[in-house]
Amino acid sequence: MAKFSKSDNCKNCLDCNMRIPMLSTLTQPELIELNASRFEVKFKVGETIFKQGTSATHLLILTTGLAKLYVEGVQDKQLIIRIIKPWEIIGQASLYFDNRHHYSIAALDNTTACFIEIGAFKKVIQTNHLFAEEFIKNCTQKGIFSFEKMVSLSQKQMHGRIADGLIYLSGRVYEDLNFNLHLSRQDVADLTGMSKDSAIRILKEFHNEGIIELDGRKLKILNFEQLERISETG
Amino acid sequence: MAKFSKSDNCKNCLDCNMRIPMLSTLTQPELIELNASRFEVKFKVGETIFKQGTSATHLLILTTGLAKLYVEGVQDKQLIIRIIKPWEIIGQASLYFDNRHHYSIAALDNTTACFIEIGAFKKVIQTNHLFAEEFIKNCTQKGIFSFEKMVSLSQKQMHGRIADGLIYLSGRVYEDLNFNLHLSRQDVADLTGMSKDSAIRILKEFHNEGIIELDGRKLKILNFEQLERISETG
DNA sequence: AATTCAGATCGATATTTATCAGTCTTTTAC
DNA sequence: GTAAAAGACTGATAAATATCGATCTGAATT
Repeated sequence: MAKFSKSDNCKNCLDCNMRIPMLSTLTQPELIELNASRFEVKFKVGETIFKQGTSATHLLILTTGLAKLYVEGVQDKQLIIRIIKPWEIIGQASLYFDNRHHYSIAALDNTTACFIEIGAFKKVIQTNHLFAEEFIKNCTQKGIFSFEKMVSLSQKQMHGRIADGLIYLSGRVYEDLNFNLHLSRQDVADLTGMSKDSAIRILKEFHNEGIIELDGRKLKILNFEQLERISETG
Repeated sequence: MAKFSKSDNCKNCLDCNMRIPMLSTLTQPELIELNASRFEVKFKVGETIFKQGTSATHLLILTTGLAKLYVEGVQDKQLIIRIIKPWEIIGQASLYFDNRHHYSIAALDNTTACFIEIGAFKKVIQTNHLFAEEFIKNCTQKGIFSFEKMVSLSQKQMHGRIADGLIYLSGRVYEDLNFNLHLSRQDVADLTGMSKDSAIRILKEFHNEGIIELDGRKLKILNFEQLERISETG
């Protein structure tokens, strides 16, 4: 199975070095130290990788699969902040704060996750300023992404929000106009801040208008420009 | 005038040291270097301190007054992310990204702002890891705040959002249950993601129900617990 | 004191969105 | 191979929210 062998490739942090931009600033000894604290766990579709409110002891890097990062809102509703792909470093939010997870991560696929002990990570931040700067860059980019998301969620109507969601999935997650969605309809709703029924309705509308082609979870964006127009006009 | 003399106190960064937790990690030479690049500008109520989209060359610290930090959304609507008080460091978002401002800041009061050159700031991040860590802490806390805000904006109804806004203003901005609001009704709407008319309506309801006392911009929270209840139930 | 103007306010109405109650599919379980 | 369960879908209705038009207020100006 392809995914398994891919995971096999990542036996230690010295390999990851090549794949994760942030780690490329690290020296050999630093990588060895990070590696000493790491371990890998496999998760099946739907399993919770970590849960909001529990104590944060490790950072997380997916090596295979996809996951959703979400916060638990009012009345058991989930708000999906973003989709996690392999080689992103996850869990920074709690690093210097209260050592609690402020969001949950759940596998959308069979995934392999590599855990790195927080202390080891902090140590490298202290000793390697290039790494610290990369880390800061990463945080600030997420901040800007948050602003865009807030505008989308609070100022756009459902069509605009679904358009934003589709643009995000195709541009940032799958990097293709044609992909096999890992999200359920409920997940799409949780990503765009609306009810499941509404999400289904808008997706169907887009399908009927020829903007997308949607069959189950097979999704093809036929008219990206129009999606962008819909996103802009709200 | 009290505000003027307060500003007078901040003739250089060696004083600020005492007031801004993040700067307390800096050594004397580092403070002197930061100070060399700094300058101060006064703004009147309503003036834009910096504008989304322009190039970011300086960080900003208010020494007197209040300001709103907002992003420009669809159809000229503003989304107020937070209210800026003296001694917070503002503008990190652009530090390591594209050197553009991703939000605007406008004075809600007559304010004095101190500008620090970005290069000088980056240099201290590189040389002082305690400072870098404080900086990261600051960024991650803002990230967590963003999550809460997204949940409020996307999952709560108007009553819950207004409650959140009032809790925020009283707890984080004015640190009092009784204060003189600097925000217009439109600003309150922009903070809570609704139309001005709706914001007015809910505020009036809260007033009629004895949860708050509102007369023009004089605002007193009479029943904080109930606001919290309303916030939780959405 | 009269005029102007911006903000605040409010009721009526229109629009957007959620909810509900079914039906229909597809997958899973035995 | 059939039953059960989960997810997807749909139309009708209800609830939440925005919009519009009009009035009202108080401060600033003449």
